[in-house]
Amino acid sequence: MKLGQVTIKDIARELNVSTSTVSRALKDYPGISDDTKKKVKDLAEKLNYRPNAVALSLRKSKSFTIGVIIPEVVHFFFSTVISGIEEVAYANGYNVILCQTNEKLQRELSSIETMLDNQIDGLLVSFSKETENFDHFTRLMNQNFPIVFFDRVPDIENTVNVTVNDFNGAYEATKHLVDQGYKKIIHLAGPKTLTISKKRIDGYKAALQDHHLKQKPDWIIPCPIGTQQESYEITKSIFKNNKELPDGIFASNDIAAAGAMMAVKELGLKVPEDVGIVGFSNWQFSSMIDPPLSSVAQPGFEMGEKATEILLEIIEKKKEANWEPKTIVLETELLVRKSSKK
Amino acid sequence: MKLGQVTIKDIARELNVSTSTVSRALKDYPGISDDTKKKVKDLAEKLNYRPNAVALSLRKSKSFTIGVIIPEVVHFFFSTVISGIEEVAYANGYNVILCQTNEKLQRELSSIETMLDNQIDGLLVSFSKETENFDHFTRLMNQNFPIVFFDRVPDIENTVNVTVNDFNGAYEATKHLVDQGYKKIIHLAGPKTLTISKKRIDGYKAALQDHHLKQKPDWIIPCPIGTQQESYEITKSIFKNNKELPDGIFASNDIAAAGAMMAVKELGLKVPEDVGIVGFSNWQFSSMIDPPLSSVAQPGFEMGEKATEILLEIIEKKKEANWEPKTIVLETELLVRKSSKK
DNA sequence: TTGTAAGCGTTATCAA
DNA sequence: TTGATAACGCTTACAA
Repeated sequence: MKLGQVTIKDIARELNVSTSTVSRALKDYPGISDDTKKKVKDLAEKLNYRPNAVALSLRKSKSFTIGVIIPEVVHFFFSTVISGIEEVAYANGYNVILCQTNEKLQRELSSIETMLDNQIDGLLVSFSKETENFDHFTRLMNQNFPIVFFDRVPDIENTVNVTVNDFNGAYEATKHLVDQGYKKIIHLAGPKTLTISKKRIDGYKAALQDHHLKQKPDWIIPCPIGTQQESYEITKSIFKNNKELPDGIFASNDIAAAGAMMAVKELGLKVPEDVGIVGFSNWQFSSMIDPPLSSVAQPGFEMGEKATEILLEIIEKKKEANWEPKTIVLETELLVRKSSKK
Repeated sequence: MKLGQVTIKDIARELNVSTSTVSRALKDYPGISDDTKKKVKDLAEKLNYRPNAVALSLRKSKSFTIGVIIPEVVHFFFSTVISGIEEVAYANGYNVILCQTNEKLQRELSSIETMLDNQIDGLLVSFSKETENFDHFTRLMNQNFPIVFFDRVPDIENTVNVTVNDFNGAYEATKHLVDQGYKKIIHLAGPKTLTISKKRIDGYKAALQDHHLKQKPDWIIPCPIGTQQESYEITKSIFKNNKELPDGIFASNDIAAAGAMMAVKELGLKVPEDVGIVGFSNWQFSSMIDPPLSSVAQPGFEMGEKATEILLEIIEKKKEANWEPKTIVLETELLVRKSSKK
């Protein structure tokens, strides 16, 4: 685009000074007479001068832009995270360029390339479900390029991560079901490729173990796709093909929980009387469905904020210190609603 | 950032040719011997050369980046639109930089400034609820800067817009309630500043008129904030303070509808037996609440796609033809669910 | 077929 | 206190 934008040259010409003088005057550099400084600033104001950020990027090898790789914007949790990211980035004068992968590795790879071409200063990443190899990230990190992973963190060394305590969240959710008197609790799990899924499975298992409840391998059912439809069908088939009916469901996300609830109700069972259900992520709709769904709330906005704060810190201090790997773990909060109160 | 990126210079030096030769070879310009062309391309490949997009932007005064101004990412409808925008932009080699206004005019103004500083090639805008004056847009449009408005379109001349047929959507929703036998239908309206709110009000009125049903000015109740809580309270007070109880509610969005539903149920009335409810936008949760909410679906993804297609067209053809103002109107679809079936 | 040089808008270095 | 000049990475007349 061009807007016939006023440049430093225009000001210089008009005032019969050099561009360097203008540049210095605008920047309040020392060694410029108050007189010229004022003249320059006044004219800049009058002509509505705005520095060309692209020229600055080129000059400074710094773009004040960060890239965000996210699976899906329409995922409520992620859109909350984006909000947090945006907030902090904006407050610090950074732009956000966004790419969603739609859970495709190919898209992830090419998005990163494009963003790098655009000289982003750093990257916030929640990788796709297809991503099992992290070379494209380690390569960058080895070159000391700032990356912060959020929510979905890779199972490799030396990364900087912001995530939630998925283990605890799952543990608390399961324990809550146990406390309510449910005894045969199944788990609708997320895709195995994601650490968060594993952590939630572990939390679920640990809670059952600590409370001496029965565990069965086939009570942990993967829902790789993650649609409501999928968990609806899975739940139906579980309840139909089991002599021993489950009485509790802990789902690794609310969509799956909602699908399960629908299935259970259709089978003529009552929630929460016959079956208790707890989800994960506290989607917008969770409090509105019938019965309102208990869920493990994740602080999405806060996660976005935190991840961005750390990223900017790394970006701005990069020269001085090598940034150390670390993992920030945010706590979840179990929101108990009707779906799990026996 | 820098990654010790390979530049055209590095290749030139290594091959003992000039940078222009490299540039031309990479671009398949005519008049380069097949031999050098091959050498250059091979080395570029080997060194993993990637052109610096920032340098290109500066050189060409074109950034292959478009800006998106949106009220809120967490709004399901808008996140759908973003998805559509992203899809088309990405497919055409454009980046998307995103700013949400959180419905604040100030934020809208400063976001636009920042984006312009970054030399975006064009702008997709859905302005904030606070925006009542459009000078900041007209100023740009007068300079022939490409802007496409979506969903919330300004009430001024010579704009390019993509929106949905809000009038028809509202008309159909209301008509449907009438057809189902509801007779005293109120409307929970959106903020008056938005044209879409007015259009929905008009559609609602027209449907009542065409079917000879009673209209009362105080049956059109503004819900300016747009939270569930707000409409919950408003609905409660309406039902408490009216001798003549309404039996139908058409809400200008699903959140408001959900709040109203909650209020109605708490008052001991049955949905849909005593009160029929229809919302707008078909949020993710709408099919999951109890009873499932009828809603006017808006094609968000399609809107994003369309708006971006038009914007890119304007950007790329700008020199040749002056783009004419136009408004694309996408049709809505009424999804009838249980909440409105008497 | 290739090279030289100017320029996109800005700032840093050096000299005046 | 100010100005010339080079440089960031790339493209493109123009010259050779």
